[in-house]
Amino acid sequence: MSDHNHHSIREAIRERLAAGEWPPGSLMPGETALAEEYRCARTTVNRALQTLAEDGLIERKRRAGTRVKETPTRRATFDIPIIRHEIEATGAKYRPHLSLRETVAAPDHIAARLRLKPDAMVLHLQTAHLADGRAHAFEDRWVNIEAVPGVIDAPLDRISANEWLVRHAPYSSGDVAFLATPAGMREAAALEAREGDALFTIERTTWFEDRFITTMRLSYRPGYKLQARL
Amino acid sequence: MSDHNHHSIREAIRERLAAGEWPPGSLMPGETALAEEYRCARTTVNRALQTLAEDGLIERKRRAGTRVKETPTRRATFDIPIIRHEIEATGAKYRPHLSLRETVAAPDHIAARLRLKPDAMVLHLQTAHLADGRAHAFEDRWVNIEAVPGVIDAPLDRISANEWLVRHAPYSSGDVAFLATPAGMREAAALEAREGDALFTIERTTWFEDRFITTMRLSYRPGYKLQARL
DNA sequence: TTTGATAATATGTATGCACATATTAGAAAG
DNA sequence: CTTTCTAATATGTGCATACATATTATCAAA
Repeated sequence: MSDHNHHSIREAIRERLAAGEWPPGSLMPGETALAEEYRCARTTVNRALQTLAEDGLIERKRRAGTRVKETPTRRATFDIPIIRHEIEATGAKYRPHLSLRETVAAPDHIAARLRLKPDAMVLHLQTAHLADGRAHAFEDRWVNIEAVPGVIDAPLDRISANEWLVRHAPYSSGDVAFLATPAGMREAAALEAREGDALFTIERTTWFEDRFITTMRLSYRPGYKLQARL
Repeated sequence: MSDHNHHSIREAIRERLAAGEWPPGSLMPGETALAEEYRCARTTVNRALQTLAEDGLIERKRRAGTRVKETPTRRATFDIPIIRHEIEATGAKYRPHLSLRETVAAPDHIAARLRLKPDAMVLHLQTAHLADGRAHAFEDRWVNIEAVPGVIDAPLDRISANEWLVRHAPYSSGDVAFLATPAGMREAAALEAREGDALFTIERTTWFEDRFITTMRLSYRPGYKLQARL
């Protein structure tokens, strides 16, 4: 109780939340009150509460105060793996195999996803990510050339598009989706799977400010699991 | 540059990182230097850098300084959805349908996952989560009775096991895995899918301190996507 | 009654300062 | 040359304070 660092205070409050001391949806004591209770500065309580808010347990609004969330969302943080690392971590040798590289007018669904003007040119890439020569994942990617002109000359046969982009295209935000897809002809061939096999797939689109950079779909070989801690 | 709040400073530094001003793996200027450059207090830079570290872009060590990560990890945060909410958010009516409830000696793979002594009793539940009567997801769950004795008398036909556990069993941590699984006979029947269809699946195990509480596998109907922001 | 200005208030954030703590470099001892 | 101790240093954190900002409550004017 007199232990006053933001970690311990955060954990103390977390336990009180779990114990149901303040019912879901209700207002909990203000920063000043808690600061007094824990005999620390308001700054410290502020920090603790901000973290709890990031964790999704409480909601805070100026003037309105801090509320316990009706349903404590569980927020899981994933380190989206860089494939090369994932592979090298198992001791295998990584090699990207670029099977398609074309510059084309964006098809409708891609133009929509990247918010491109009609007929804008995009770079279309298909890459098999190999671990010791065996397929680990298959990537289908579209890059907005206008946003990253340099990509045209990138040595994508040696470095994966992902890594090249990470190094050369700053990005502000993006979104990801996880889903399961049945293997199509291409994926089946690339991943030594049968058509229709259940593949774990990540879709990802990134942009910088209001400029869309790239969208891609990455399907892992059958049996792959993405793991995280809660 | 003279704009000095931790957000703008964080973004400014993020851009400089993306631009490659400090090569990956190298040491970047210390807090004091940056504070001087941005004409703000070291505290403010500290905050900015801490966030960037949480985002996985840099690594910080006392005395050693702040280093640019060799490979910037992309960290995605997911709100693991409470199924009832997910369904109610679409305007549909949620109903859990408990199709199996048995108390049995834990099979080996479950005993291993929950670190149970051999022949410990577990509660085995299978639930279809329905949206307006149509299947949304299928859940296969095992609960460690010893850790949550009250679960025996829980009205699991009215409230989902998940919600009951959230309210009655505090838990300290857990792990999750995302994967794709082919629909088995049970899933196919419950989800109006065909056997072998690709299903997005979440596996989750939670524990409190050193006591394992529950492990479950949740398969969503075909076509489901879990979305997040980077 | 409705609208709009105004005050009150809880959280958000910047700052200067002090001190804690981890880590490293370098000096001293063996 | 190796080990051990010590000092230097970059980050980590707490605190008091001041002010910013969003939101709500209150009350007066139309």
